[in-house]
Amino acid sequence: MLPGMSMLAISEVARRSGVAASALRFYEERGLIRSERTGGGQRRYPRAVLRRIAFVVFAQRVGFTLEEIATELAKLPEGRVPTGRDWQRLSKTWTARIDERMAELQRLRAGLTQCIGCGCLSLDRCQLSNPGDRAGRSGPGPRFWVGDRVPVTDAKR
Amino acid sequence: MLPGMSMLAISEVARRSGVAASALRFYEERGLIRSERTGGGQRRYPRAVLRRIAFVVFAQRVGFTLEEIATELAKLPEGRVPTGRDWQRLSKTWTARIDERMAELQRLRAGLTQCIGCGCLSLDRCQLSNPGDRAGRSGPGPRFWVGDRVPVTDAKR
DNA sequence: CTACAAGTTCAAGTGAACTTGAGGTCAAGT
DNA sequence: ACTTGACCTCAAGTTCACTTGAACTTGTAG
Repeated sequence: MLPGMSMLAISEVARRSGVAASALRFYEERGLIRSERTGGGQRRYPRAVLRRIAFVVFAQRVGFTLEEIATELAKLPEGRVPTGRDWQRLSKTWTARIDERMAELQRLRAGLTQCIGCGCLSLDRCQLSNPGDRAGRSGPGPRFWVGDRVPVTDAKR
Repeated sequence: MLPGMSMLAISEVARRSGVAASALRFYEERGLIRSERTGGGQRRYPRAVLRRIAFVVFAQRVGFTLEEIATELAKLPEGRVPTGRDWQRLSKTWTARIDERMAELQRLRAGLTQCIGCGCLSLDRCQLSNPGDRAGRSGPGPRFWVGDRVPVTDAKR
């Protein structure tokens, strides 16, 4: 049965990635990773899954949702093991998004010292708090999600 | 009409701040803002509440929880209206936090291009993906929360 | 004085990202 | 063969930051 064969059990993947086994099952359910199964139905992962998980963890730290990450990961080739170039292509998109996020933080930082610090801040006048994005999301759920935009509900009139 | 005419109703505060009235009530429940009441029990806010709300919104964009923000806001003087200097003192603390967050993003950015892009990333070896204790936290709830705190090394006096 | 928009409380729902628990199965060592 | 621990599924629970709805009260314009 060619044991060893570099297929990893879930606990091994959990140990190596630092992501809980329950989270790995959850990621699989959400289509972020995939696994093969033994005859008895247990998950076995190829070593390459570790890089995929690494990407998920990175992307989360940057502030994106699992859904967004899943969308990005779906761009990786289905049939074959992704190459360095495949990853590089993904990385480029995400580098741009990180830069955006950093730019926003810089705006916030400026606003904090110049705007709140000095006392001019009033939110209905200060542009810094209101970076011209689309109007507030509809539907339930948190609106000020870290990666989200400030809802601009017609604060001017 | 009456002497307290500079007090704002909740809908007015909502309109000016861009934060929903329900959220304002929620913030009050969590001790982030306060209000006075009319004889009939309706909320009336002093204009100064707008700056407080602005701070909450800013801080959330930076990625901190309401509880953390409440703790920070508790440092403002209770009895009097906070001065520019009071805000400036708070701003300093938070500027430092923003800088930390940006530094982390920079690390992630580097990791994305150098580490995932080139293929060396394996999570059990790469330090970039594991800034501290992330594999070891216990307890319920999401562990890799976006706004999750990086161990704060109180670099500034 | 009355109509009604705007306000109130309280309970329950929402969505994201998981975790926990129950109840059972699989695989590896002795 | 047996035992033990790792694994399975599925349902329900948890945290955060709110929103929504029901049922009721206030405040103000006409």
